[in-house]
Amino acid sequence: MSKVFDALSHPIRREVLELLKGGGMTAGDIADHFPVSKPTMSGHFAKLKEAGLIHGENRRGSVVYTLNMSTLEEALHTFMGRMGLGRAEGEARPGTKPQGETQ
Amino acid sequence: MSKVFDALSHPIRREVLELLKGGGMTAGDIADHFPVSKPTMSGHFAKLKEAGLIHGENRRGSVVYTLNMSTLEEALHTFMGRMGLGRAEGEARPGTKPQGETQ
DNA sequence: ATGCAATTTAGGCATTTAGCTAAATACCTA
DNA sequence: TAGGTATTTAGCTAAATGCCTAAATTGCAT
Repeated sequence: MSKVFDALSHPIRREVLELLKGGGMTAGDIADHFPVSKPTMSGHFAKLKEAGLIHGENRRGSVVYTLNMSTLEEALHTFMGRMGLGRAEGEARPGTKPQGETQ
Repeated sequence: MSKVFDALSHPIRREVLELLKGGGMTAGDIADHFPVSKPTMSGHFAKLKEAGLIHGENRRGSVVYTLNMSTLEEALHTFMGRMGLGRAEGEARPGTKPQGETQ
């Protein structure tokens, strides 16, 4: 969960996720949307991958990144549940840890 | 928004927010829940304050921190809205959900 | 095998982070 | 006024971040 929030703490990385909502894109096409170098973008992709938020696949000399929405949903919903936010009352049962990764 | 996610990226800081769900607590009482020094905790409080997630008030020689839930809600809901996870007010209807629950 | 385009790795630099101990600054109370 | 408790600031180290340019890698097509 820490890695997800850490990945979300940079505006470029959040915008990458938004871009990928519309479907997979190559690293180069994503990078063209931002005013930083491609190596810098590669680092952002690595962080998003490490958090499990995107997934990269080699396709004809390019890498196509796709969004992994379930990781995002799981982290946000788990945390919101703990904070008593968002879902119905029966959701936020304290003591029920949805098994996972280091907090 | 970046500051909010950055604040949420450390487990101690997330737990501090959870603790404060139950009401205001002094810096010392909060610090006693964690295995790090008080100066280190002071740094975490500073980050949470900078993100607008908590607010500190001087009370008889102590500082009482209180949760600012609206900042948290606003950031999370804004981002979830952008990602198409937002769902407006009619969200909490049981039975309409596509299996996202943490059973 | 060569070359080209796309992407990542390497190395460098400035800044920030998370942690510590020790010291300074409140703030109450006697 | 002095003492004690609570909290923050100072000053440090080690590691991570975010950015860059230059070089290495990968994959496809000559």
